[in-house]
Amino acid sequence: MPRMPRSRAQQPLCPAEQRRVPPSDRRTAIVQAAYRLIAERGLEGLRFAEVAQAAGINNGTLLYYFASKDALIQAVGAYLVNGFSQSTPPPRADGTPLDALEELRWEFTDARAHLHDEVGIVYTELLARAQRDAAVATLLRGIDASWRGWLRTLIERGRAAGLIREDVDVDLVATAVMTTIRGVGMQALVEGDPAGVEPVMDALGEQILGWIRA
Amino acid sequence: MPRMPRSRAQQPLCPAEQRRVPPSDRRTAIVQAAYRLIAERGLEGLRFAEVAQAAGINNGTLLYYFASKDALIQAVGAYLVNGFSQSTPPPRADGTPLDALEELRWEFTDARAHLHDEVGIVYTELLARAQRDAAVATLLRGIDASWRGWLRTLIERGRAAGLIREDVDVDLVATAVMTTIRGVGMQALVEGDPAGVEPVMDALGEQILGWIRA
Amino acid sequence: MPRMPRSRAQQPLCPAEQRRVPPSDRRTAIVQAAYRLIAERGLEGLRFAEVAQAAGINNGTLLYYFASKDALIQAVGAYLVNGFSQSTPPPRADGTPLDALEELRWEFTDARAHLHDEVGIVYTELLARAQRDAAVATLLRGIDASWRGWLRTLIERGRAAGLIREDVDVDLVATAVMTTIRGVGMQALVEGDPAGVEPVMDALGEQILGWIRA
Amino acid sequence: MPRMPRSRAQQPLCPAEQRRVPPSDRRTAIVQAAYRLIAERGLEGLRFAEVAQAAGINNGTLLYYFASKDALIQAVGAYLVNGFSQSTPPPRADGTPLDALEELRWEFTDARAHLHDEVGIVYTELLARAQRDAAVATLLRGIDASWRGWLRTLIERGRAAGLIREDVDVDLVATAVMTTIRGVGMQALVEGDPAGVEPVMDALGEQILGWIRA
DNA sequence: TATGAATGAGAATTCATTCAT
DNA sequence: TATGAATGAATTCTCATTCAT
Repeated sequence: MPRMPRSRAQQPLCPAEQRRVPPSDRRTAIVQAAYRLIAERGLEGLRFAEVAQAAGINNGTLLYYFASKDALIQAVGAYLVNGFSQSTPPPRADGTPLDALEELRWEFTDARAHLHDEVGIVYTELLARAQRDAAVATLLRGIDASWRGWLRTLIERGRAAGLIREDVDVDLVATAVMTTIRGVGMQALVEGDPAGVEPVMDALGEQILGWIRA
Repeated sequence: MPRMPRSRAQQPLCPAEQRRVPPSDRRTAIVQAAYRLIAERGLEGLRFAEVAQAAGINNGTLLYYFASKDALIQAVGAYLVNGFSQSTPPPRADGTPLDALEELRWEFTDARAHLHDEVGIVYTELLARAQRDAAVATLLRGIDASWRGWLRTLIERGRAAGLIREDVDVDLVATAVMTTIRGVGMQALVEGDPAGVEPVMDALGEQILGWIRA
Repeated sequence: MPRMPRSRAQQPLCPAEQRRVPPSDRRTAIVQAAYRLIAERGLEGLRFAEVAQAAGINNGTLLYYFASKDALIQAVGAYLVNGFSQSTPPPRADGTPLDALEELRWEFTDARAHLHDEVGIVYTELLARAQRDAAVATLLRGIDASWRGWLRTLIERGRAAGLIREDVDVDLVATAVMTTIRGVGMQALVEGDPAGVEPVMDALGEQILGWIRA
Repeated sequence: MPRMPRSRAQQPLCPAEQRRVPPSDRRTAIVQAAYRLIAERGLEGLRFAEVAQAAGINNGTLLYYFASKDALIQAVGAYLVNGFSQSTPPPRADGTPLDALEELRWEFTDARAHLHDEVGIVYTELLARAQRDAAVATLLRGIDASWRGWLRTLIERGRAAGLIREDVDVDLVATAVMTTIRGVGMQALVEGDPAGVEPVMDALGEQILGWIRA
């Protein structure tokens, strides 16, 4: 389960301020409200009226921004996509940038940190829906593709730098990384205990690093 | 995503036969119909009337067997649990039983075979629901616990036989196996292409075996 | 609100005994169960299945005894009628029978005692239904007529004995007595406190006696 | 059975006008429609769809105004309460106001007039329901309390004016009046003939006046 | 842009009743 | 006489969506 959106303002808007909010932020506020409600009640339990209320707006106004429930859900999907854009790892203590292997390790570290937030839940909801909603499926595949692209870049960089073995199948390894991270996220949801699976994330991360290290 | 229920008779019952159907089979037939419909339309799209129709019975009769939609869903969960009971691996060509490592490898092989059926979808639906339905969560944790128990047995047997290193953390490895298999299953759902991820299942399986081998 | 049925055995029948119960008693048991349930949940909340369960029998068996819900309700009405048959007042201490005025006073005393049981509730339920169910209306008018007949007898006896004024309108007085007793019963239901209205029963009873006394 | 609501516009709204109807009137129209239907079919026979139709609105719109059937019924209860607010007696021919005894007599006269309308039926329905619906019970007790309050005022005024005996128990008499009026109303429902019981109302009213007159 | 009243198709659920045994 | 599985019409309630303002 990959990285998550950094959730910003989560308060329902005070009516007084509403008029000032520029339309794009209003949209964002709605999507965030929907995101939270999906995490709480699931896609099945998502109610248009509740989203409106949580966003501090009116039933009809919500429809003004999102023409249908599906449109709203897809916007939440897109919001999730944005949230998955690479958060850059912090540099080393001495200020020099991380090498490819270190960045790869950071992928796991970062993912481990996100075991504790709601992304996993929302992602699972969307994944379930993607099985029968092509638009959502496309969104999730977009996340998948760009994540894989990023991992390939890393691996190839490491190979060029002689840190990673020449004979590894780049695509296979990239998928293995994603698969592993997702599996741990899923396991956290099953067990209902993110902290419990953190060691598994570490151990499997190291396994993969050991596998590809030159 | 683990092993799946062997689905039996799937035909709607011919009205003529209905009276003869013993109650327990009637229940099973309903649950199977629901299982298929969940795979097809998701939990959200599951309609009581459709389940009834698919089971060849009446709307009210369905309610006679399952007092509510929730009760039906939980029954489907329980049915899934049954389906996950260990399918025993085939013996070696020469008739001698598999050793622990071979059985562990068979776990991955078996899981790979199940990438192509609907369990993953249904499991994901139930996992999503488990986040807010304690009964379903309990069911899934039951699957988890018994699968983990089985894996621990295997690992300990391998250790006793000197096939597996003494210093591995049994629980950690067991969880790693589950996590990996689940991750691959999830990846298959994301990509919508089970065949594409089979090599990942193999590669990660071998990684884990290499990790613990004495 | 007039006199009430002396409720007999109220236990659901133990299955072991069921076979022995003669049909008429079985019917009575069902009616009593229904009576209690009406007092508890009202006619609107009366469920066929619950009556069956309370009577210790099966859904279908109930239908065997009472062909429909309406039939059952009418049976309860008839049971109420029976319950309203005159309970004879106790004789005086010296063994001599009561005179007409004393018996009339006893009507009020007896009614006051019944403020505390469920008759009022059940009667009100049936009265409400009688507005649109001719069969029930007929039953209640039957109660009414026989009660009025009894009161007329009393009054005329009193008149013959010189205890009651010659110029009273027998029918008017009889109706006044019934009306007063019913009004107090209704008031008890409104206030939800039978004890609170007992003095009103006494006071109004004495008023009426004073009115007709020779 | 006390005074009744003066029923206003009873026509289903013509669709053309609908938009113009101010919300509060729309609510009133719905409640009145429900009131009429309760009188006609009873609480048990009250159908949401029929109320909507009678009010000239849509099934869903009804739910928009009243979140549930219970809420609607309680609104009808409240409407009944309003209807019971004192209708002021007409002054004497010479224009001087009535004295307390005359007003008390007017209570009975007024009640007698209302024997012919539907209040009794609706009130009985609500009374039956009040036995298991606390909200309705509270409503009815509210009617009771304010009616009793009004009667006490009358009686005390009469006492102060020397028209009523000093030694009467104000509360007892007030309750006796209510009880008597209710009893006659109930008797009218039992007999299905309001005109038949009018003399009883008169006779009992005079009895009570004679009882308390100074 | 924003509102909120109004809509209506559709859902789960209830429950009296039927019927084969 | 008794059972209980099966029925299906009826009913309440949900909720996305429309629309006049």
